[in-house]
Amino acid sequence: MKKGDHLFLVDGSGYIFRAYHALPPLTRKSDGLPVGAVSGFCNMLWKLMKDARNTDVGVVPTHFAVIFDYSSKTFRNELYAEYKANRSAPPEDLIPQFGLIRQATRAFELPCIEMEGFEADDLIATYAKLACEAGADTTIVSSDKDLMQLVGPTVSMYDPMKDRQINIPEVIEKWGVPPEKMVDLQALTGDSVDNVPGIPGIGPKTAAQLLEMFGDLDTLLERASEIKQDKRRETIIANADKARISRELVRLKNDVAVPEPLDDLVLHPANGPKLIGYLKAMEFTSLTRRVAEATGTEASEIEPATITVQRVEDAHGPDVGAGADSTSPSRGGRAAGAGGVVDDGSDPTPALRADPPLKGEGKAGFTPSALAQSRADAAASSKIDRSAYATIRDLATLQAWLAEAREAGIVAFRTETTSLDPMQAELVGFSLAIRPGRAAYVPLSHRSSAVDLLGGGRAPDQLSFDEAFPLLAPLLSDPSVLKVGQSTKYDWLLMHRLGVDIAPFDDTMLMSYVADAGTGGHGIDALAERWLGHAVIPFKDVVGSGKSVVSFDLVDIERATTYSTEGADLALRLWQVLKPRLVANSLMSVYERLEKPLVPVLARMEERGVSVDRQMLSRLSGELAQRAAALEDEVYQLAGEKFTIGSPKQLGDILFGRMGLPGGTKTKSGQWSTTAQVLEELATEGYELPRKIVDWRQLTKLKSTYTDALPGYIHPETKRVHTSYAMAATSTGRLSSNEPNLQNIPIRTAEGRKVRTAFIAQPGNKLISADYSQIELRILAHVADIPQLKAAFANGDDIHAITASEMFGVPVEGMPREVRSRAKAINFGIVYGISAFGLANQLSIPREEAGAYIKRYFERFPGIRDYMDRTKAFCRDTGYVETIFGRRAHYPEIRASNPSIRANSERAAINAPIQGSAADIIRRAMARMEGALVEAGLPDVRMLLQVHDELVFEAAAEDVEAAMPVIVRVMEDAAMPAVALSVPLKVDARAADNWDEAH
DNA sequence: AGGTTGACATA
DNA sequence: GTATGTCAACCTT
Repeated sequence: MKKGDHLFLVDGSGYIFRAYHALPPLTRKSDGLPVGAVSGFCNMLWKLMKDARNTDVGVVPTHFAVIFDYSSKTFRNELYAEYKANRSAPPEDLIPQFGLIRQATRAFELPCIEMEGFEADDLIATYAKLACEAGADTTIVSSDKDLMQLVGPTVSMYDPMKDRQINIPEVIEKWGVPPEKMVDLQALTGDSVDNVPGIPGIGPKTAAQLLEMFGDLDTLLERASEIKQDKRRETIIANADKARISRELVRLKNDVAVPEPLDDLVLHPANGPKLIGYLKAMEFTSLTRRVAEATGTEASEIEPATITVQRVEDAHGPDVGAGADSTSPSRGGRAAGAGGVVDDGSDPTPALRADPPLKGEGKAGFTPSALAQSRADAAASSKIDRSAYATIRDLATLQAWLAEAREAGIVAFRTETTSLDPMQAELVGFSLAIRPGRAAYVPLSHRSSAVDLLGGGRAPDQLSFDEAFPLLAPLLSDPSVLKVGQSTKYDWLLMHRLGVDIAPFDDTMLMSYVADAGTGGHGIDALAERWLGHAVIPFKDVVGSGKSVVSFDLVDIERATTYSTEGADLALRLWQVLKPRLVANSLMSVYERLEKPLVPVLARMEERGVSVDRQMLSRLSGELAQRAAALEDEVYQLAGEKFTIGSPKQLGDILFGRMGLPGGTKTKSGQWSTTAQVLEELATEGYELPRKIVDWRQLTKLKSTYTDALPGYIHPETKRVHTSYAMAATSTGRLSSNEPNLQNIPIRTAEGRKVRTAFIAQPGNKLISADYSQIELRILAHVADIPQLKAAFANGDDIHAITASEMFGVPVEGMPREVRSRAKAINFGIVYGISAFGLANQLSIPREEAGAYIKRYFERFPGIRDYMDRTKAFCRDTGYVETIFGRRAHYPEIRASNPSIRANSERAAINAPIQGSAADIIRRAMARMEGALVEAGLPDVRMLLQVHDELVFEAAAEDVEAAMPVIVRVMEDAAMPAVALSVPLKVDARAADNWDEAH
């Protein structure tokens, strides 16, 4: 090898992993052999061998080798036994590809180099050094940071997936240090993937800063006592040895006795027939064709080569380690919050719900708070013994447990099913817990798992659904037995589908939500951790994750017993803790009136679903695709190059970097901001491209989120879309909707509204949409007691116009649109806990001007400023704010010393009582709606959707006229009698064939 | 494959 | 300035 030669070293092992995850999965047509990474690898090699000049490398290789890791054990394990100890097994469909890629390398007639005891990186380092000594240049084909230490004047790296060369400046840009300091930097930061320890708490940013200050690692460790930050200084001194070991682990060995001499790596012309034989065997048709053309070979005359597919256990690949570490998906949501008193109607709490004293708990001398405290203490200190759980496999035992539950009057109930979606789920088994530690699982339809080659056979020794359910059902609806559950809506809906309504019940997720909204999650995992100091078995540990997930009926019964009974046991214990907390904080009425009644109501709404016109969405999708494609061309034209328009990073670089457009601002991660607001401004200044991007984004957003995704949610049997409402997800008391989210269906633009027209009524029916008008401003007028606003609402005046008139002294008659819309923005701002910064942003005016508006507003409506000050003070004192119905929302960070965090909490605390009161009102309306419709002789009018201030119904055309006034009345009167609002509520209702026209 | 970010849909 | 959920791109396992 000589000066002017150019050596390419491909990091084969690194490429395999990256290609596997970055490229779409691909399987060989004839037999389904996974070959995605192999295909990417072959295309990359061919490109580099034939066409490297036209890549970002820009030079032609003279020497070429592909380097692999030999096995997981290397000399580094001698240095540090834990090195790469936490590696987990490669994915199953990647394993056969390791061998295929080595075969591919040979088919390309390229040296395929690996060596026991060394990593590919060490061999690469050695060859790069040898080439350098011979005066030649080297390109390392990899983007692995571990190789960046090798970059220098004659050595560069090349990322083939991004077609990007990495030289000294790129390393500095990415890591803040030049390549020769990469070893020191990695020694400081460590590497969690390879289990290199580093120094805890030091990341790349800090490491670069330290190296900038001290020059190198040795100096840093020597003079560590000079570091100013106390904590940092101490950890560095304490972990100096770890850093030194880490340095040895990350430093690559460049004097390995390599198996092939450098000169043997010389690149030969491709052996067309051999390569084509391999490619044909892999069924890579387009690459076969390209290779045939380039090498002048007649592909049809060549037989496919024989390919050996390695068996899994033979695979060389990175180590097969252990360690599933996962968190459980919790059915509950998360929230924030705190309360008051609702008192109206009859008390729905039966006497049995009274909290009976537990064994050993004195009957006298307990105040509610003391009881709550003693329960919490007891729960936290009692142990959870998984070995005590039982599996029920025969009818006599089941009957005995059911009798015991009846006797106790309370039972925790939990279902296990085949799906997280209650509309798709099939019951697999259920658990009962009668008192802490006394719990059992009843398997019903477990199948023997994959060990059985026939698969899917019924597991032995379990009751059948037909045997067990007739015994279970009466218990679930037994009025004298309280059923305790976690996220009961799921179980309620599931059981409703099977023909039983669960009643009475308590829901620990909702109890926690009412007691502690704002202080953390309300899933069983979070609650068990918080109240019982217990870590639940993660759901993932039971059913697996990713590709290896199995349906719950394939989980073996012993494992299922442990998992499921623990869930029921925990729910029961949580109930014992949370129930007295609600009582102690006067939150029972919030729970009983605003949460529990909604469980069956929402379950029925979810079960009903809504009709969506698949054809209409499909047509719209095609239209959007065409228009987006046209825009794409124009964008490339204007930009002068092709790029991924959907990548804000690439877009920002083109707009503000290469094209040098003015007015760029950075996001908090340092990228150019390309929000619609920024692009709109550029468009106003006459640039063409930003406008196109905004349009393109709108079209692709509509396409991907709505026209393309929604049809996938159409239930195969009902042919309707069934959303799911999260009851404990928000800090304010609002619901949220997911899978799909039907609370954000477009409405603002003409294009978007077309999506809305696809939500339709069944033939012969209409959709009725009823929504509260200005409900949040009305609540603000009430709680802040603002005479002008209350009068305006009482008179039915235009509230934004009145506001503008008060503020600017302009008469309402003939008021310019612009003036009114400014007042409207201010009104919204007030509800959101206004800041001059935010209002300025919204109106695109200077902050000073926005500040002046706010000042004027407070002068005209001093009650609002009083209300805001009172609310903040209350929250600072108590840690929470409350709605007019006593629901609490906790904002502990309102006491933060960081002014920005504190200000954020203050705005949230101002908004929560308003948003939350509105949420409470519509909850009350929903709880009463079905009864009111039945009473009005309209039992077939179905409530389908809730969108915060709107309810959507479906009704037979002939019922519409009668239904609308009932709906409107229930909604307008929803606050009464618990709260007599000093402002009327107004509801507008309309009916039509689709949601767009009804709204 | 999971997690994060930026963008954007709604009230 | 409030409250959400979803998607594509991107980074790292």
